[in-house]
Amino acid sequence: MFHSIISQCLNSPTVTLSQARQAHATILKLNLFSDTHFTKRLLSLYSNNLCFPETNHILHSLPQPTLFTFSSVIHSFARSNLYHHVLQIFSHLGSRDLVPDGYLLPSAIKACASLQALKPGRQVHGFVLVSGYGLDSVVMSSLIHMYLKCDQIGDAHKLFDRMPDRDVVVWSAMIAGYSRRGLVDKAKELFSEMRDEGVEPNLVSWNGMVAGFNSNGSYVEAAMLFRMMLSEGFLPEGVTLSCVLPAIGQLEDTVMGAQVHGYVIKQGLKTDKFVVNSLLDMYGKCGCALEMSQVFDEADQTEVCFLNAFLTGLSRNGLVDTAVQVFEQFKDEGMELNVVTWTSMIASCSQNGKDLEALEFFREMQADGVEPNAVTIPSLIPSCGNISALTHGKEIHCFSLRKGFFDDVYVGSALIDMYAKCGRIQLSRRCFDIISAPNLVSWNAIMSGYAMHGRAKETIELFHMTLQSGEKPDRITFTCVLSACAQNGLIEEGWHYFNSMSKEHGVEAKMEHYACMVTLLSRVGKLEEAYSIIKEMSFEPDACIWGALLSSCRVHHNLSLGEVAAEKLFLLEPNNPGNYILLSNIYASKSMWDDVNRIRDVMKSKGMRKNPGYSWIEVGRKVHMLLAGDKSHPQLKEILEKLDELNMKMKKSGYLPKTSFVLQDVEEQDKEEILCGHSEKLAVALGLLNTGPGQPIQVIKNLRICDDCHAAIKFISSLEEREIFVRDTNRFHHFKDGVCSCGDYW
DNA sequence: AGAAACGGAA
Repeated sequence: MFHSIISQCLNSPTVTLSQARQAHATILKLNLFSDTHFTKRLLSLYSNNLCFPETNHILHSLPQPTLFTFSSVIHSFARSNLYHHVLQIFSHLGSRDLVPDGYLLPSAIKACASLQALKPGRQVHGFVLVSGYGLDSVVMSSLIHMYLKCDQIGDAHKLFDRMPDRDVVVWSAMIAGYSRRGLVDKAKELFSEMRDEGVEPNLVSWNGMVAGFNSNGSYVEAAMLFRMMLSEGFLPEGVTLSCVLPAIGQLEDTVMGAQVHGYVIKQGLKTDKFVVNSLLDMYGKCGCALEMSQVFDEADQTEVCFLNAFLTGLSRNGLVDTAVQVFEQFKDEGMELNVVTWTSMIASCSQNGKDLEALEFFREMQADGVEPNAVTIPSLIPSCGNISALTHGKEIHCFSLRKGFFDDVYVGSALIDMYAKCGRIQLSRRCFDIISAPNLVSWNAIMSGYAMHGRAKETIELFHMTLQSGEKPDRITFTCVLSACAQNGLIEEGWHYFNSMSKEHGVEAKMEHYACMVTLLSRVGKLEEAYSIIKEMSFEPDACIWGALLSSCRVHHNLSLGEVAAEKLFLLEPNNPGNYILLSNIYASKSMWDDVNRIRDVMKSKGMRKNPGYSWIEVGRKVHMLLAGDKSHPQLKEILEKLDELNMKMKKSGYLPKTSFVLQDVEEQDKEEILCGHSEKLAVALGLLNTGPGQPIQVIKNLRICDDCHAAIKFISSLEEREIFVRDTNRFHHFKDGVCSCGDYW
């Protein structure tokens, strides 16, 4: 009686899972399990409902399961992408003395591919060979896909070579496999081989090629291939466009960009999310802010990824303020902003001198409940370095450790730079040492750190370690090495590395390298040699080059070359008062007062004032900006009193204020500044007032530190027994016990 | 079989 009830229940087309479970329990209770009709029916009910434990249990308890039973169960789970279960069931075949067939093998292989499970994949491959399906084309192409998914292109290719008839699908897969790994030459080879064998490439084959060139950085080739496929009559799909648009953006090919945009409209691809995003990105990179805004305005305004691309594009085009406005507007309208949106804003700020704003965005995003990720951190850290906000920098370092970003090379490299810019070169070095796989950026960061601290020996040592590590040095590497040489007057080494750049390392000398050499030679007084390098350059020297020559001419009182350099600078930077002041300093040193007055008159007629000097100092968690002559600081009275007191003490110890007649005369308007002192002195005084005895003081300045402040701070460091770090535009000055780490050579 | 938006160094 029970038998027929159970039978009725299980065979009903409307049987539910819970009914099946009840029937199962009854079968077990009545010991009816040997009835294969019931068990098979249960098995199919469980596997169709994807109940893995029950399915597995029944499979195990079947006395003599057939391959068909296994196949149907495996296909049920495979249909629902439950690949772990597929593999688990598949692995029991052997113990039941069953050999998989040409239908079951591809399912198992596909499961391995989807899970990127190489070990089981190889085991299944073994099964294939044993069971005699080694030349089955379906099985072979599944294996090829599996090896490609598992990043074993060599194994894939071995199979591919042995395949008897290869269809366009397997060709395309191999092409994409090579091109995704950047092996575009191999991809190209296969592409033409395929045609030779009479297999015509389809859209997918072309897409793979274009994508490969794009991700490989071969942008010209990517664009060329795109044109070729058009000329062969292919109608690119959205995917193709999102491969070629980034390349067009990199090439800043406005014309081609507009053509593709036209094609997008014609083909009705304006609803494709990827295409629209790539268009925004492309216009942003091409400097077409207007076109980009048009695309954005016409796009779905509720899509946050469009907003993200738009914001990045705006700030890339120097429109950071607009980006902030747009951001605020969408935020107020209740748009759901994600971590990309916030990170993008933080990066825009830190890359555009809005460092305090970057810190504020970081705080705000967390208050808004958006968790910073491993991309957010390295976008923010440069801001701490830029303003020497060591306390903030350390806090963010701790934050990133709490988040578990221990060995992220991006975070690590950003920290190296940040600590170096905050004057803590030892901490910087420690961050470098714990990176398990430093890349060129990490090496460059630590070299630049040592270079800005004037430590040429370590910089050069690290340069050789970079070479040993197998990284190929780039132009930044050489800028670090050469600037270290320049700061230390290492003529011989400087020439050596400069000459080796293109000869041994294939790095062409650019403006910044010539600038280092001009600085190096002219600082030590080899002004003519510096000038002849400038004349030998194959491109027009820029203001940095002439500026380096001019300031050395001032140091070495060389009037004739100084005038040459100044003439060039007046054309290149007509509104930079610094150049006029330097030239007038040279005239003054030669007592040529008529010329001094002439320069002053030119400056007056142009309405030029000296660039405002300002300095930053972090006191506790607050970053103060001090402007020369600015009376707004709440502690100004105390600061001036402190400076007065220091002045008295310093004079007793032998300090002579280095006032220059010229500067005072030129800047009659800036009496206040002279009264209040330079911003770096104000900042040092503020630091002394607000920190405990013996605490180090850290200041940064937007201009080069002046002779007088340099001399004064040396005295202050010994009188007050403080370590004082001053970072100017050029390098670090580490004052301790009355001496500076630069050895007065800067 | 194929795709993209945010990131680090001078």
